[in-house]
Amino acid sequence: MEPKEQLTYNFEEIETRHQKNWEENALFTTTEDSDKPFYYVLEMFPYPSGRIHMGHVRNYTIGDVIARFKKMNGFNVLHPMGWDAFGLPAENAALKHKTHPAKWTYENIDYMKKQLRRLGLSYDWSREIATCDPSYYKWEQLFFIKMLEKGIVYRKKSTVNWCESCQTVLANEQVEDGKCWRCSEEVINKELDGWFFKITDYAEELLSYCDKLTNWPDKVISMQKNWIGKSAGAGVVFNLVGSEKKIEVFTTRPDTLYGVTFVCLSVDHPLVEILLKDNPVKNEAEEFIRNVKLIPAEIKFGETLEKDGFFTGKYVVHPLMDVEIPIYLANYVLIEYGTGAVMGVPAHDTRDFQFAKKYSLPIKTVIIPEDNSIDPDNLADAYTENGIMINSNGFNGLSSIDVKEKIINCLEKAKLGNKEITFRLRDWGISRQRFWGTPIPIIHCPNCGIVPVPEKDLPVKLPLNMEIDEKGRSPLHTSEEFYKVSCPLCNATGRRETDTMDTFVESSWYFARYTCPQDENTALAKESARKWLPVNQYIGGIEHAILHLLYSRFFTKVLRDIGYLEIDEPFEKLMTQGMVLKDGAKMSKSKGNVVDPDLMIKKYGSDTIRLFILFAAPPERDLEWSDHGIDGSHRFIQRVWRLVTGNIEELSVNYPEDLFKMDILPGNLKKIRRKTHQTIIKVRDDLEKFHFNTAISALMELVNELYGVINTENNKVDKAKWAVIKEAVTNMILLLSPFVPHLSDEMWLILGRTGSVSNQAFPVGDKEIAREDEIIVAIQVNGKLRGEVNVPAGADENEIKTLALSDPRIQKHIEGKAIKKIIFVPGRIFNIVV
RNA sequence: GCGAGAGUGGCGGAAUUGGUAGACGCACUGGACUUAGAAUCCAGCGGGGUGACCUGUGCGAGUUCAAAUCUCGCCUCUCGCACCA
Repeated sequence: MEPKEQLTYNFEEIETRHQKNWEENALFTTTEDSDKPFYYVLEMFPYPSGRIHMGHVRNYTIGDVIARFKKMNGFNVLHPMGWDAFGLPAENAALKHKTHPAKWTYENIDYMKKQLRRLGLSYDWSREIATCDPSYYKWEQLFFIKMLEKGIVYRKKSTVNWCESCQTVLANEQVEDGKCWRCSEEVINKELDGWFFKITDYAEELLSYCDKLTNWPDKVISMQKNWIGKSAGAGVVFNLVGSEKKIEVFTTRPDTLYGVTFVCLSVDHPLVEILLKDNPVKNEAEEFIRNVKLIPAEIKFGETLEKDGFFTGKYVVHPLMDVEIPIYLANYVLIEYGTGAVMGVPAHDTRDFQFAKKYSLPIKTVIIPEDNSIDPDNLADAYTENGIMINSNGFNGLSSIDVKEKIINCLEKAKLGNKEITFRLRDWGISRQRFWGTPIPIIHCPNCGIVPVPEKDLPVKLPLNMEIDEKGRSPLHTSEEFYKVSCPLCNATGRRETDTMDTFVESSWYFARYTCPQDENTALAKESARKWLPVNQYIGGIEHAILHLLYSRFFTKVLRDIGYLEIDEPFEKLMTQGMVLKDGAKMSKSKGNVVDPDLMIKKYGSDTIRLFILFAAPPERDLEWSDHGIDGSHRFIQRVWRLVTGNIEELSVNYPEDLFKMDILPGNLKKIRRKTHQTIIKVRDDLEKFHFNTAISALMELVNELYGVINTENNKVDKAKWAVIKEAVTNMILLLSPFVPHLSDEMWLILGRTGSVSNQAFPVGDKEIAREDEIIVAIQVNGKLRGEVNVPAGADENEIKTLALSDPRIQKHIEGKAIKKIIFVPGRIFNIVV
């Protein structure tokens, strides 16, 4: 390009000026009185941890592109932002800095909000919410009470991590190698009363609706389905020898019933105490139980737990055979799942096989594969497939699949079992012995028992005048000022519930509150909810694929059933974005590979970061941060900037349309127009599919072609040429605007237009202009590329055949061989098989 | 361990879903411009071979005229696992 006096690209000045302009004109403030179709796009709100990290930048940039794209397509777009403000880190920080969690949290919110604004994200800030605000959690407390009335909330015991020396409950995160993270004392399990949400009541619906979530990624759906874990099988009763008592087990493999050689109980099973009464092995058994109970939750449910067992000396009777079967205690049987007891079939279950080998228990094969490929008397490993029954009384020779039903029938006749469906999903324990969370609105009265706080007394506010103690314990448990209250029913002195709710509760309904964030009369205004919900597009990290999304789905159904919402599912479409990595690993302080968005904004500006993060990888994949890569994005932006500012004179002229009609243009300009419209079509299409990286590379190609024509055609007064370039540049600015909104708005002004590009319509390409009139068809011989021919777009097989057979390269490869077959894929491949 | 993904040049990635592998960008190399550097512009760039060609999408088989894409069997990495959010 010719050297010419140009405006410098001062991104800091340009970006802050346009941000100010958008805000002053309330460009992204959304109201409900609009004739346009409604569209709700939401990104998962952040925890106010202190500063924005690159994962946030990525998440919010993706959402912003969609919000801006939809707005330009004529939608009334709701695009809100808020703060998931309760949680453990605030308590830790408060402890460290001797301050109140609220102070720390709100300071973080202030700072992070500035950072988000500086990124030029098109949020409607008038709808901002923070979940730690009483005006938010008040409604959550009300939901809790309504759920209690409905029987969706109940109380039961559960096991927590407990540190004896700190006298406090620990989160899994606070347990390091089975030890307390503060004092390194061994962590033990402790039983505690707590509140539970009956998510299992919704298991069937949560599962069946998975199939209606057709715009969710398959991987998330299958993770959710597996998490809910429906399995059909049988409940089987084993009567205790010499006792009225019985052990009930659940099995998905009733067909293996004749292969049972032992039964295992969880150490928490209620029968254990009875079995051990006056038992000679009582002491050893109790030692075993103590050891199992010491296994911290993180190891018990995960990692490689070494299978361990203990023989009780007691037996049960097989329900369909006259055989006595030994009862073991086992560390791998969980009281939380099924009945807390399992039947051991070593021949057909891998875990049972290991267990039987370890304790020299018999291994009885009852199913063999049809091809007889295993030796039933000497198994090398458990055979877990279906097959043909053996050693099973009247069922021998039948298929194991058919036998399931038949054995259940036998059990039903004998009144020793029945068909059963179980779920892996457990009820959601929401009690936390923490300070910085939503107080549970309950009063424990010595006379009346459990009494909900009356609605008029809500919210139960979290006191701002107390501090977390040096062991990290919640002051609510010890503060009379907080817990000493009189019972609303009988006026007796009661004790306020001092536990708070799991922070997942707040994030399970925030998306709905954005539709009426300031409403003081109700949690959710019906009319607003009806207009906006469900969220049309939800975007967030894949790490939330199960818990947050499942809880939100559950909560939506609960809110429907207690009369607040009219929808069944919260999120119509879901996009899960990958992580931002540096040097192949997740960014973390401990690894020292953190890239600070603030520094990047200072060095390159927001548009460059946005562009790079969208260009460097498709959104659902992990993104490798590259300091060189971001230079490339910055270079592209400047290249675009020079393209406009360096040719401002020519681009400011208004060219009449008949100057650049396709049929009068020379080939090179025709090519530019064609490319322009192909790019419009491609970018629009890619945006619909979230293929931001390829949309951007298409725009790069267009810019490269424009430079090509400007550099090679030196005739500065060629009006047709500049008319074509102006069409391309104008569309380019519009197409770029969702990605780099500040740059686009600035170039729009430079070209003499007014207002923000975000108020313009997104371009629609002309298919006629975009159509290629000549195409290249690859010629293959036996599937190998041997040449190519240039043909008019509509060329038929015969034309291509003539050209192909006359090509000397092709002739060389088919010479002296008979043509067996010709495969022709129009517009692509012409394959000669010889 | 269980569940779910991913694997393509030196690097990030593309490939119309079975049809010319490597678009676009980074890095690198050469050239132009410049007193010099920066910036910019132009060209080259999977590996082997002077060449025609051969070879190549984690590994090993298979289906097909044709496989990065489909099937089977492995390997490696990442995420989630219920009190981190």
